[in-house]
Amino acid sequence: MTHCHTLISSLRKMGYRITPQRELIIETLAHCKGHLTAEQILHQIHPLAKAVNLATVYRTLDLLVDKEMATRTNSLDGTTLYASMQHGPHIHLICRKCGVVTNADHALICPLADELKQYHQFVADLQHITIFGLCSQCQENHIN
Amino acid sequence: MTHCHTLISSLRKMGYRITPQRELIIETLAHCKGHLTAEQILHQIHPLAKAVNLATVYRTLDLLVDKEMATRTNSLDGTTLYASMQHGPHIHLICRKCGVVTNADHALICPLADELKQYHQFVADLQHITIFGLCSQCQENHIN
DNA sequence: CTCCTTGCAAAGCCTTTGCACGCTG
DNA sequence: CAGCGTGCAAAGGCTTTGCAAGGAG
Repeated sequence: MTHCHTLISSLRKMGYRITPQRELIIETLAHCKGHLTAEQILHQIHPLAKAVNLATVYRTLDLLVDKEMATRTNSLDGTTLYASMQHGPHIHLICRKCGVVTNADHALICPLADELKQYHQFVADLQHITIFGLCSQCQENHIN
Repeated sequence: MTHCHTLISSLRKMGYRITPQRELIIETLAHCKGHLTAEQILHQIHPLAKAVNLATVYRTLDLLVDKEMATRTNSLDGTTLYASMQHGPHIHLICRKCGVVTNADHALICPLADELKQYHQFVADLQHITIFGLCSQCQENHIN
């Protein structure tokens, strides 16, 4: 059973209706390795089914985020990015120059999370850490 | 010489004109410990000088961010926050429940930054790390 | 005296909302 | 069939932009 089917049946069990639109949106998000904007999701769907509305994409994404089946992040430039939860916790490395998003293993952040807990009584949201900086490409070109 | 005067004379040296508006905006940002939205800056200025326009605030903040005298962050809910660079690098801990922003010593993040550099060739922007999670208050109330 | 900055208002962008129709369960 | 979910269009925030007037250097 693929990940998107898990999500879909979870929703169904919760009493939500599974419409073709919701299926498409969930599939798109679940099959994408990285992060997508609402509009990118719409564009990926479009060739397959011309009849999905942006408002529906937003509404479905809201639902998924609410049910903790997806995450919502704000990128460098304020764009809102969505990702399915399937890949487990990880760190997003966003290049402030070219905007590329890389994922790093979340194990790297565990020591930090422990210290934040210990010294600041702060429980970090490990699912969802974003760090800005410069990717290797942009360092070489030092176009900054 | 206070921090905001340093900023102002730097700008002047770069050939930018120092207007009363720019002074007020820079002072407000430099004297604020935390992070402010463009509108909050406007409101803090307003009682003193009734004649500053929101557009001017945005333009000045753009300039400061461009000159690396301030940082721009996106908060939980997508609001854009600005902070002066004066306080040196630190970690922002933002509570996803109550929105409170705490600062943590950036030394905590150095090991992580080293690893990102080593394993991902990624130079993290230490000035500007944001981590979401739950503050101690909200954990107790576990209202989530 | 030049031309950078400002204020104002309008435009832009992304996201949300109201409403009637359609489709899921 | 009941009522949730959709499309459409309009409204809503926040931010940016064009333009003429004003002020810094």
